[in-house]
Amino acid sequence: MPEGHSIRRDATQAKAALGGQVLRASSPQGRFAESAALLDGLVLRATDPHGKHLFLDFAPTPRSKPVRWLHVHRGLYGVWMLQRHDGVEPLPPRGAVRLRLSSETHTADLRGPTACDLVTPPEVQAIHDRLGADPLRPESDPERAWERIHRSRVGIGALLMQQEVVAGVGNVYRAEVLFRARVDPYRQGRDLTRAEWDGIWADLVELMRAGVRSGRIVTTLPQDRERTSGRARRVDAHYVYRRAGEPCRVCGTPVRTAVLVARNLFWCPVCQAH
DNA sequence: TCTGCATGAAAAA
DNA sequence: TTTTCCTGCAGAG
Repeated sequence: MPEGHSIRRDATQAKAALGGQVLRASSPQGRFAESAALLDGLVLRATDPHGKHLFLDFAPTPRSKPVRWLHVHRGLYGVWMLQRHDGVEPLPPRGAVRLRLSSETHTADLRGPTACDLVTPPEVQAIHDRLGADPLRPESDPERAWERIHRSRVGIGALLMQQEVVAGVGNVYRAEVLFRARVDPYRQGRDLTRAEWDGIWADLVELMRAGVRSGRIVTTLPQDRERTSGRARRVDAHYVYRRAGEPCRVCGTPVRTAVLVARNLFWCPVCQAH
């Protein structure tokens, strides 16, 4: 599920599997063929995730092609498929593979991304500048987001989805962090207290770091995970996300849902009364 | 096995 | 406001 934590994992895995080696690049699907040809033979120097955007920094080789950045945004469906083949031929592409990057040992296939472009350093910078504070970037400053939020008449549930305000939060983290803070998603940004925002930010940092470690979004506290008695070992990972009509894990009130900014919002009308 | 919905965001209309 | 990426998965059967 590509919220910010997933992209950070992509960055780490791509660097580990492909970094520092001369890569082969191709576009089995064809739509990225020209650009892939420009990447072919370059070395992946670094990966840099910011919010839901991933930047891959390719160094020139002695054959002197210009330095290039690859910009990837997975969007809703996009996914990296990584295989290790250790010198043996990699398995053929499955599905519509926009970009295949191979080292001697690993192959990464990118399918279904919203964005996969070669960009110049100024273009990379423009995207960084446009994005808001990312809870997963150590240098991120929640003050910047607060400046936007505390004078906005837009609801906090909508503000959290704006990547220029907070980068990397998606629909799951939005719903869950507001539940954990007991804040009504429709409350205007300017009606949030500073303490509430600080709490939400700190919680995002904690939740998303946990997401990076585990690869999934789990926001429930152990005491709120009680399920029926028996087996059904499905972990109750969320308080409200995708639980419309089901009882709130804390107060039992049916979870409500509504469309907000073209996304399904979920909240408990009692726990998040204001 | 089939169907419909889902984490996002840019471009088109 | 609608379309586009066109995958993964849960739930139905």
